[in-house]
Amino acid sequence: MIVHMARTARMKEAHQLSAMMIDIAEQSKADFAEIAASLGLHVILARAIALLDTPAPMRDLAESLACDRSYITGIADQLEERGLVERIPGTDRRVKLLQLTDEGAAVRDRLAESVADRALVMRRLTNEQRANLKPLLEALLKDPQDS
Amino acid sequence: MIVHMARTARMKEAHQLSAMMIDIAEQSKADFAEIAASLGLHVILARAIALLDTPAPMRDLAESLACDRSYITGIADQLEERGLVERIPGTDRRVKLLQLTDEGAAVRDRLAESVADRALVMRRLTNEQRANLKPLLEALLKDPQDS
DNA sequence: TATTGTTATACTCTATAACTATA
DNA sequence: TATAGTTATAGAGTATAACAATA
Repeated sequence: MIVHMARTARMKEAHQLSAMMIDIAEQSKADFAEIAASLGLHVILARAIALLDTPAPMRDLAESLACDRSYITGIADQLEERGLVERIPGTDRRVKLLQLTDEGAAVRDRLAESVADRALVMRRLTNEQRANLKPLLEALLKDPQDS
Repeated sequence: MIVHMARTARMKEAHQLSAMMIDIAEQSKADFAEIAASLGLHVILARAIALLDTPAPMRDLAESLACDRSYITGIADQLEERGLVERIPGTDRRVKLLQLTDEGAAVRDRLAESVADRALVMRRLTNEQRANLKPLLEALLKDPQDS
């Protein structure tokens, strides 16, 4: 009986903590979507811009955004239409690099500033709480040899 | 100059912590998707089952799953086809309640057990670390009068 | 032969609108 | 008149497959 209660408590704790982590992440993503929208961008475009600190092959962007190369073509098209990126040739002539224009770089900077201003972790935690949180998140992300 | 560096450090910290939270949540969702798949279920169906601890009107499920009532019809159809839920009439005769069958309740229990066994928070954190994490997550989820 | 980016197309998930039966 | 669930349809987001250019 006691054993069963312990198992139930464990199930409850697992569910509760996981659900909280997911809720917080969803909220963070919603905040980011709002920030992107305030700059006239969809999330995927804003994410692409945030990744283009330095010019990158479209294939690399596909990997970073975890989507297909064919989908990056459309993303690059939209960003180029808005004058936020340029396609520049790579040394390997199959490759095209995406490079932020000046306007694109300005958008990237505004994105980063807005995230810093509005991120939940900044608004709702003290410096000390953030310092406590970080190693816990690192432990959760550590990729051990576990199953 | 120092001011600018502080701003940059803050932007970096905001981005880093937010990205970690999102990564962890994505991983947790992927784990849940795997568990669901091992029971032959898509995520949305598994989530519905997990919510049906007690019979609930389809409208309530729509709210809990944050989707439209029309979409719940399809979810209920699939669960019913698999013999995991039954539609039972409510006292208000417009309402149909979804109730887990015995097999559905067994699936619900297996889901909860698998989550407890495999959740990142359980596998990668000690009891003490979980105890430290919880109040931080609560602070992040607290809904204050902030903008 | 393998890889990059492109194009055309198809698929998945979910919402909207119109409907019925109740209330 | 308003609400619960259903149906048919439409849209957003993304992938797959075939292709041209280059390696």
